[in-house]
Amino acid sequence: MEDRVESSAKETTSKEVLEVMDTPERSKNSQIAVSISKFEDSPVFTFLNSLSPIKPVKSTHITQTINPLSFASIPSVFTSPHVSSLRESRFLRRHQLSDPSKPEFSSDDGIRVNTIKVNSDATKKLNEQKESADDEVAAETSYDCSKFVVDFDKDYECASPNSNLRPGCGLQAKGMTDYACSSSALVPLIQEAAQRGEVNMDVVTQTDQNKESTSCDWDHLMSDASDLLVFESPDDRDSYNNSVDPGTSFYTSIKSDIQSLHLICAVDSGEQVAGDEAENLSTQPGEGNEMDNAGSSNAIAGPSLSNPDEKMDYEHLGFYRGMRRRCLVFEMGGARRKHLEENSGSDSSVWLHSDGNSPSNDQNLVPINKGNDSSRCLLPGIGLHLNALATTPKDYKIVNPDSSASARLLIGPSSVVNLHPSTTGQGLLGNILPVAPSDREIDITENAVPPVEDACPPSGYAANEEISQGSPKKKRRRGEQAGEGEACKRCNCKRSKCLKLYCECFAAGVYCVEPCACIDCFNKPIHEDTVLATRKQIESRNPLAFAPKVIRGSDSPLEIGPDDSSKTPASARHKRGCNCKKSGCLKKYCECYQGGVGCSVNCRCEGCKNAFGRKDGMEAEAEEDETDAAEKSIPDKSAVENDVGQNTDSAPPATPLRGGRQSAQLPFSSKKKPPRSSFPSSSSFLPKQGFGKSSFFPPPPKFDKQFETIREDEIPEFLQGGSPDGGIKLSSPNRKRVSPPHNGGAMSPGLRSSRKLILQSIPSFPSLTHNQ
DNA sequence: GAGTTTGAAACT
DNA sequence: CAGTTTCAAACTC
Repeated sequence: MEDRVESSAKETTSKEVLEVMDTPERSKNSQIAVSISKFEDSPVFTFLNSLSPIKPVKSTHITQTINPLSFASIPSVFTSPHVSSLRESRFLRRHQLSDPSKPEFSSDDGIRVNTIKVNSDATKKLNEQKESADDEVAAETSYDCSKFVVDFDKDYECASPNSNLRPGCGLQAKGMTDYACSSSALVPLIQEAAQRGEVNMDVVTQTDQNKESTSCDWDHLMSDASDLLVFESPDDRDSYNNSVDPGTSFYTSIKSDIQSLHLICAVDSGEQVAGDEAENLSTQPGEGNEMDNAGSSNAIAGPSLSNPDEKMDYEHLGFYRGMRRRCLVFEMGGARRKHLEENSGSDSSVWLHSDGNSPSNDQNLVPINKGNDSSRCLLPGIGLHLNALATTPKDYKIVNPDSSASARLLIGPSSVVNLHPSTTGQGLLGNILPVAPSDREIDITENAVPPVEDACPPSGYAANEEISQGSPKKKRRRGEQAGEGEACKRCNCKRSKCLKLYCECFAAGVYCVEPCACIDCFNKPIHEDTVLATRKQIESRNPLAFAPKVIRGSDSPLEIGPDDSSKTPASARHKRGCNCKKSGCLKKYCECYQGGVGCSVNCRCEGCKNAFGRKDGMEAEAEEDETDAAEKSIPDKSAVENDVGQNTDSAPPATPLRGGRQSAQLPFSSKKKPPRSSFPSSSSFLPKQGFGKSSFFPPPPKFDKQFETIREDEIPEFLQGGSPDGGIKLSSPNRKRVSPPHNGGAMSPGLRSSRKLILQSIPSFPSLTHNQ
């Protein structure tokens, strides 16, 4: 074994050397893997390890933490192809490290060689661990840690000015070379220092210890983070940093360590720290915050959340994140990093990455998490598609991960839903809650997560759809029969190719499934590119196009009995409002009604008789309804009223719930309703936090849209039309509908509050991923 | 199951 | 931005 290991190590080194010589790009790629191993192998590490008992463990924890960081950086700005390649290569390399086949390398530097050996061993171990079916955290952590370290070194010490590399990828790539350079020099210095008992070593050791200490907490946090890693978006990173204190501290500690090392190296190599740092800053906007220590590194403050635009990005990122996760889980192979990278900058282009085109990549990504794809699966992306979430019926069936590809994916601009409920289940949600929320994250995600899955039957595969596409009607019925309970979305599109919002599946962010009766459907994993492109287009026109149509004000709406549901709280409303003229908002033609919410000021409906609540003006007058009343199976108002009072806070929107069809439940007459004028009566918004439960949206009256309702809390800011900033307009493309700040004052406050909540919730994201 | 109605989405 | 067309769901028979 040892021999073998050595040989492999040698090979690695040789490779490394070669790469170094090679073009920068290449070298970066190839080097990454090596660097990782080196780091651990490095004398410094060894020394530290000897000093601290923690060795192995440390690496583990660290890894997770690190990952996010390393990955996170990739902002669109850096999306250069190189970077992407690097990333991918990075993972691959890891695997490669273990590969003995590599040509041996003889290095002049004895130390280095030794290091390499060690690394190779470590790497092997790591690989083995990874291989083990059970995802052992330790294994991963160790692995990650190595990476992490390497990255930092690169950044601080070795980063070449030229590199546009993202923090994560680029660093790694560079790291190899840099590390090589520095390592030799570094080692001696360290040793000397150690002998001297100099501060640097202490610092390092301390940092390690700190890492471990923090790691515990961090582990939990970071476990989820692994998911983030996948995304590698800077945003994620930030979110983590912000949200997770432990992580941050950990990160900081690491940095400090690195920095200390760096300093040492710098002495030797005389590298330009400042320059490197500058690069880092440019490349890694987010990290700046974290880095407190070394003056050089710190400087840059990551993008502040305060910036609305950034927020948007974050959210998007979150979505991506979710998507990614989803891809990883379900589509393992399917998820494409490329998309992420490509899209990273963009809002959410990714619909689903179903295809296995870049399986390697995906897998590569996966490694971080380790074998537990399942775990990932568990964590649905934060970013579930709101619609999807809302829509998802309670009954969700669990989809087999395997079938995932086929299974529908819920993806929204905002979020992705995890198809795999099986593992994840609600548990995830529960987990999530505890997690510290980061501002950015959206509550929605949490809620959404579990349900996210496509209600649709797992069995159905997109591929199969075609086959199944019998007569649309039949299918439709089928769906109906299936029950509202199942509430899977099934479309019946004939001319839109399921690439327009006309298509419920598409609108919900899910692929069409077997039950769909659509014709010439392009909303399938096979046409992922097309779907994504189309989606982007639509989003470009209307950023909220895929956002949930209905927002719920209160938390626990779900709980309310169907009968109770009578009124929808003011907070729960259709975002854009309806435009009904003939249906009186008493039929499903009306989106408000369908969604089980009352009409609001935003609505431009005529003769509104919405059982869930009339348009403001209408309400008062309304009493009406006699006819309506008769028609509606209105539940007792009294009950409703009570609810209403509560509503502001907890009361759930009266939406009819999920469990059954609303129709049955139609709520009371508008009379009772409180003034819904304010959509945002936001008071209702409240912070609620408990998601989980409700998170599962009960099946709407029908499956679909109804359920699209989401609590406002859940909704990401950007989605909220009311965004204070006006960033995104609620408004539909036609501004008419949207009433931005209706109540000027009232709204904004409400929104704000909701926003805050949202932000807090954000943190939960990670946890989601964590689950398992 | 066929046909009609409806209103959102898309287009101009 | 308003008006018109297209589309698919909802509904009716």
